[in-house]
Amino acid sequence: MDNLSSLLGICPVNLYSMTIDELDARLIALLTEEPRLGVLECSRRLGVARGTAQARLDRLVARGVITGFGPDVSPEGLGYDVTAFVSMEIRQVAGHDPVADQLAAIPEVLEVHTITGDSDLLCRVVARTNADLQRVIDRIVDVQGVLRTNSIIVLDTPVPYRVLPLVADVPRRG
Amino acid sequence: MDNLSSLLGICPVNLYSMTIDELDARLIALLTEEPRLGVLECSRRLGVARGTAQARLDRLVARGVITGFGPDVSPEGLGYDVTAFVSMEIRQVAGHDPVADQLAAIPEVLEVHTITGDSDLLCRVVARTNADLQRVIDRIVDVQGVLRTNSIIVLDTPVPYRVLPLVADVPRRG
DNA sequence: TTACACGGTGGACAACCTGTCTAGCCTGTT
DNA sequence: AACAGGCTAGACAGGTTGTCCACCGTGTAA
Repeated sequence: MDNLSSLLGICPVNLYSMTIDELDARLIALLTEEPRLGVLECSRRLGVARGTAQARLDRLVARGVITGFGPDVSPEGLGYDVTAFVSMEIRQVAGHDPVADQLAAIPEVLEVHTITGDSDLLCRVVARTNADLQRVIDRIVDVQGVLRTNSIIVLDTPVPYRVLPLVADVPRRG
Repeated sequence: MDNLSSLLGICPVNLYSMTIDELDARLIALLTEEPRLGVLECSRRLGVARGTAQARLDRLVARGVITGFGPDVSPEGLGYDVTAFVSMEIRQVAGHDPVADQLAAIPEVLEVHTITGDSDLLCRVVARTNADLQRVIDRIVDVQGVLRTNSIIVLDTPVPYRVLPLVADVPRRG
């Protein structure tokens, strides 16, 4: 395990061909469906020894496949029922980062990406109501370096964020 | 607690004014930063009784503020280094759902939204490489009812998805 | 005012899980 | 043939969980 760690330290990106096998996939799927499960229970359900389940889990975390086990907080659960994607053009001279930093200071801005295409930045924002969204967008427009914004409101989300199909798909290639 | 559950069953959306207090926020923040913490350790760090921490946590889950504790799987960790947003127009007669269902069958499609604006659907997709992205987009275009697509590639993500600022912001209003 | 529900505290219990270590076995590689 | 890496199986102490309990303060409603 020390070898693994040091190797990963030297070459943080790959080295292990970035694939997972079927057992890894089953482990992730199991934990995704029943997150409260302990390692021991996982090992029982997967039909392997506890040490194996533990080692697999540790390895997935070490490799960056699993980045954490944080609680999934739902904006809707907090009363933020409106989601929107806001794309924007920015003053190029200043670069992206100063703008991103200011956007990061707005709680309702959940993520910011720099993108290809007509716009420079795309961010996901939430708000309590459509009227509240106006307030959030105003804050974004006030950010130094933001020239123009374009908002797209999310009406419905037929497919909520998920990664499981990706996980289930990988072993067939590994 | 039975009362709470039944009331929530009847009125799943609100009733509790959808706000959290400072203790809830600190609990979520603590668990977000150190997910491996148990309830007992949380209670110690928050300076409250274990029963309190446990009750708060249960309530947050029951209210839908916390939707789960699933492992956070990183597409990058799986070798999917390219992220893109694909917006598309669809044949309106058929409605959104049949298209969304087919999109949901594509593992690389991580989420699908119906949106306002020129396009009808917006989805987030990942791929192993830009060339691989072409393959994924081809699959999307092949979906029955999809008329036109427009892809935006994510170059960088200065602000990765986060909800914590939202959580920290709420108590000031509750 | 008197009840009562609700949320918090502090303590207690058995059952369980975790971290850690051991030893042995198998397989692919050098 | 030797060796590293991964899996199994068993064992141990220590900590944690789930679940009780009694008690107390506060706000609401009769």
